[in-house]
Amino acid sequence: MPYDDQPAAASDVENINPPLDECGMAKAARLLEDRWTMLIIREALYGVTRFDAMQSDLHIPRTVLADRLKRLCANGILTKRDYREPGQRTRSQYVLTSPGVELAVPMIALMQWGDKNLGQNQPAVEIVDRHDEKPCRVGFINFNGEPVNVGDIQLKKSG
Amino acid sequence: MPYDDQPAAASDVENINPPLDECGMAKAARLLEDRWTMLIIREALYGVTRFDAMQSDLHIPRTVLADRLKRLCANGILTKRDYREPGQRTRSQYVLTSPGVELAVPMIALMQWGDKNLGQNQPAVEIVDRHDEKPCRVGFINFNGEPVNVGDIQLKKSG
DNA sequence: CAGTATCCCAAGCGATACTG
DNA sequence: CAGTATCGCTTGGGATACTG
Repeated sequence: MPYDDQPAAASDVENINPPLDECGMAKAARLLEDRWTMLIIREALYGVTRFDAMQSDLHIPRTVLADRLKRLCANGILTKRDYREPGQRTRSQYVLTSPGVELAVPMIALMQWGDKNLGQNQPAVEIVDRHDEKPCRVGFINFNGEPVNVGDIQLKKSG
Repeated sequence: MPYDDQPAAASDVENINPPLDECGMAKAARLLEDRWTMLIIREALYGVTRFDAMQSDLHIPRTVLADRLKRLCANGILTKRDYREPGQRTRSQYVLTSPGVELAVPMIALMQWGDKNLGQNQPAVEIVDRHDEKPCRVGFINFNGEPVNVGDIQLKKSG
């Protein structure tokens, strides 16, 4: 693996010992803690909306896919809608809700992190600003809209 | 839940159907696909480094914690080191490697997303720039170092 | 195309107890 | 403090087959 394993700076942060159990990450973790959910969300971000398309992309058992789609709908990440193109029969599709779309931030961040740190693979997709088609990355942004390095961020107990 | 479930824009992205199986997210997903790993990483980001501290924070079975720490070390996210403060006995600690620290980007993104979208909870921790103590968020940044809205990003098949 | 109904198996989880 | 050794149990995963 293409990195050194030297310990790095951010662990000098003192143990702030916050109410660990129920921060948003804990809830998000519970939502994503299985083998397929993140990949289904990835499909949705890619613009795949149909059951069978997801099924054959992922090679996921139909029973499992049905179950996960239900969970994601129940949690407000996806909505199911039936639609009919003129002259066609009715089809179903799963589309991201507004919170679902915002999941692009952590998901793409994870993708970029994995591309960089988990085995050498060139990115399968490029992330661009749709206006100028120039590449984007995910990172920290301060209150002035300026980028901040990971090493410069700090976690503070709030309240 | 505090959001509408109206379908949102990003699903107009056409199905770009990339080599789905092995993007970085797929690998990251496999790394994180269990009930505890993300929470352990959260502990590490909080600055918790000792086995027993993690154990009692998370109420995780010792066997499981031991196993997950091994996996995270094997995957270059954590390193184990023994240290001894003057006059004390030897202790062990797990500290983030450089790739581990970079995981802060997706993990904090997930935390902020969860805080906002999964039940109403005020954030347990604040994320600040350590220089000015002003809050930061995670988001997309273009090649000029300017923020880009989620709705403006686009996934393009690369190569 | 979009699912549901079964059924079986393995992995993961968690409790308890023990060791260096 | 920092783990390992067992062990039972539950849950989730996956194959197969069927329905609207």
